[in-house]
Amino acid sequence: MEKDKSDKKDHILDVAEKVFSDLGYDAASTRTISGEAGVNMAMLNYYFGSKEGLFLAVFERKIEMFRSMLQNLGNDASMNAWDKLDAFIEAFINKVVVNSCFAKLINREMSLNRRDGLMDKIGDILLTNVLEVKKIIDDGKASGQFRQEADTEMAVATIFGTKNYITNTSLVASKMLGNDVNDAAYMENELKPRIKKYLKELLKAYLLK
Amino acid sequence: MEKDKSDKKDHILDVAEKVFSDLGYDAASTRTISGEAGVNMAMLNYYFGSKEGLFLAVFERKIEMFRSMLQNLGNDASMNAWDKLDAFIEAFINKVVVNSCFAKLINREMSLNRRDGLMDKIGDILLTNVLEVKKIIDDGKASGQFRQEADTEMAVATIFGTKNYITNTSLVASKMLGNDVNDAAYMENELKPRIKKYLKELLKAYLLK
DNA sequence: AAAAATCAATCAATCGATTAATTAATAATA
DNA sequence: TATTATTAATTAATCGATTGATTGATTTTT
Repeated sequence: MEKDKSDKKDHILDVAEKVFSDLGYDAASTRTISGEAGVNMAMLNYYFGSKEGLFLAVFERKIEMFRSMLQNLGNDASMNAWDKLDAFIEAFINKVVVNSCFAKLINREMSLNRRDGLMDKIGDILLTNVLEVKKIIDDGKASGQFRQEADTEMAVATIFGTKNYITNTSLVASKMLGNDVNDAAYMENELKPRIKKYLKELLKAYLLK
Repeated sequence: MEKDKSDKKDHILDVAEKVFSDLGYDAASTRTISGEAGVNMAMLNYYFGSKEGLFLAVFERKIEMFRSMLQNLGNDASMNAWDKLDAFIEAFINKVVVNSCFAKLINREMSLNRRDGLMDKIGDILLTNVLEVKKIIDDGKASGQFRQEADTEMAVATIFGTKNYITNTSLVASKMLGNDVNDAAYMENELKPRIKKYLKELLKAYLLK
């Protein structure tokens, strides 16, 4: 039945996404993935051809979710530059931190120097978000709200980099913060508001005149 | 002869560092490392006990210089908090950006959720560096030079995270900056001074009263 | 001669992938 | 509708290759 087949493939992709994210591509064995998914190992090859095919399928299923993160804040004329940046930080931390598992996977594979077509595709999608923030800051400088001397690209790197550091180096970050950043309740109730508040204060101090 | 033995071990560590950085921990086989180093495979276990021991030896050799620099900063009573932070940023960007290849490897492995003893050990070493910076900022708040409301841990995450973002997501960062961050000349002559200048201005605006 | 270093050979374990046999689901036919 | 033919899905078993590690013999150094 087509419905059940799709459900099963989706379930495999769910499990594969988690195992790949936790262990990395090489350490994530097909036996582990099939075992946790409760299916026979041969089903992975039956559905996806190979381990690499499974990996690509996980990626491509997620691409749409990344695309949906775009805000179109840049075209909103009713907000000034700082309000747009404030809104982006709010949405960015809200959306991306909950799926930090997959975000880690993306960042890890992106840090490898294998120039697949897939990596280029993902790079372009990530770049779209980056350029949107860059545009907001550049517009703020053009309108006179932000300091002319402010370094736009570096500020963008700080927004994405600070979040990545907390979610990607969870072992170190957890010890530094005295709490487990992988703990959902702590992340939701304490860390997320704290990151937002900090990033806004930081950029306000640096960007605003 | 002790001298030759040290040279040979150092040579193995040199090769291992390169192979680990290029392929990642899992994909870097002991046969590849020993082959490129021109030594028998058994020598790796003879010298370093295991593959994990070899990786740890590579890491500890790499971080030794970095650690001593930080400890010296913390115990220097002749500098105030901001001067220490300034000196740290200077040294941090200078030393770590040139070897971004290995830094990428560490970051990649740290982002995995596999809790072997290896990652715990590396996490502890990295934490030592993180806590040194944290101490500098906390001391600055205690002495009244920095704002009491400043978020110490987030500021630490920004320092490490901003640099990591530029070096680790080189594909996206290069497109955003309009230059190849892997190009040594651009990195040395333009990007490194720019990152230093930016981080100092950013933290000055956020931390200082 | 004693100790340390190095080697080829091999170990058991695990990897991704494939096979052949079996079951379940669908289509065709009478 | 009942039975059969066909296809799809699933399984256990196993393939060859590769992994990290170890052995015992051999060479080199002390």
